[in-house]
Amino acid sequence: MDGHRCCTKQNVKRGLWSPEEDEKLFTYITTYGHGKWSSIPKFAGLPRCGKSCRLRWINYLRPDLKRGSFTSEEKQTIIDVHRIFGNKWAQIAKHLPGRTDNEVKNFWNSNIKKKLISQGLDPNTHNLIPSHQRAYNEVACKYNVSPNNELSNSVFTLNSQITNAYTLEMGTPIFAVPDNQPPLLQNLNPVWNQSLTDFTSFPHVSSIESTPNISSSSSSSSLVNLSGFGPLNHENCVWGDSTFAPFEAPILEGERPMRQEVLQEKEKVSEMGTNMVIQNMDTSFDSSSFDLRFVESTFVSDFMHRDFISMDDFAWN
DNA sequence: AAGACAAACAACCGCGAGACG
DNA sequence: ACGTCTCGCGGTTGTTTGTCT
Repeated sequence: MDGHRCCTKQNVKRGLWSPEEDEKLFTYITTYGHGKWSSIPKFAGLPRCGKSCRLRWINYLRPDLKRGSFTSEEKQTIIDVHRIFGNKWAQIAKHLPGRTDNEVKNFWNSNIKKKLISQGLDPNTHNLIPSHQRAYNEVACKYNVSPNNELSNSVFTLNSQITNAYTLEMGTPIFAVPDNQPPLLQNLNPVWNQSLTDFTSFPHVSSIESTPNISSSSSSSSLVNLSGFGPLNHENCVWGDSTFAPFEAPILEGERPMRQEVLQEKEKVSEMGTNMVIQNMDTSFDSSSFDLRFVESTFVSDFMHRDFISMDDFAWN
């Protein structure tokens, strides 16, 4: 590899940069531009390899860099974009003017990642990690969140139940969290509240049989985790029937402008290929039992988007 | 004050993609 | 078509700084 060839030269210095080296590099690049990085050490009189010069410039010397700690808005942006792109630090950094991919990556690893983990969220998938899912499900079970105890393995079942119940009640919350709810459930309230709000936008519930895009293997026995709550099963206090709703989100009158933004973001993701989205999904469930088109078109919906945001808000706050 | 430990930051390494001859 | 060069990216490691005991 090239970068290593130049770095293996005897006279190439490594390690931290001195102020003198910084000044040389800064002066040269601001005067002549960087051109070919490999030729910069020679012309700037630096005992470094071009690769090292490039890195130093990009990560430290660039005049447009913003120094200092990340703002809460930047933190939220990182989380939101990371949810879409995963560990694509360069992509994430593009959404943060003045920040480098290296900076974002370091901040993620030293700060955000730990925070998500401490909140019980998988930093890769932004979903609840299994041990916390179990804890959550036990709490939900204890407080009788379910209207019935029929077997269900899909979180969409949960959604459809909520949707039906919500429709029937015409706006009345489908369940009231008791005043003496434990901290865990209290913490989750924002998520549920957001989700419940979203469900009202999708009153139509269809069964799995009417969904040709779903592969045959994605039956009721498939474990689906899309809301961040993870797979629900009998053992973990499950409820509902075996149907779920692949929402065909209707465009409602007077809908929030955000939908347009989400669609644009969705298009962006599609343009980059569905791979990244699928890749993220893969970590939370077995993609082999899914129609990938369905995954893209349905899972990355407005409803899901906002649901995920809520989950991250929960994690962050 | 000094050592241990953790967190934050800086830099390096290996790889892949694209440009070019 | 192929090989080489260059650049950019993500993962990892090393170093510095801060905090605690």
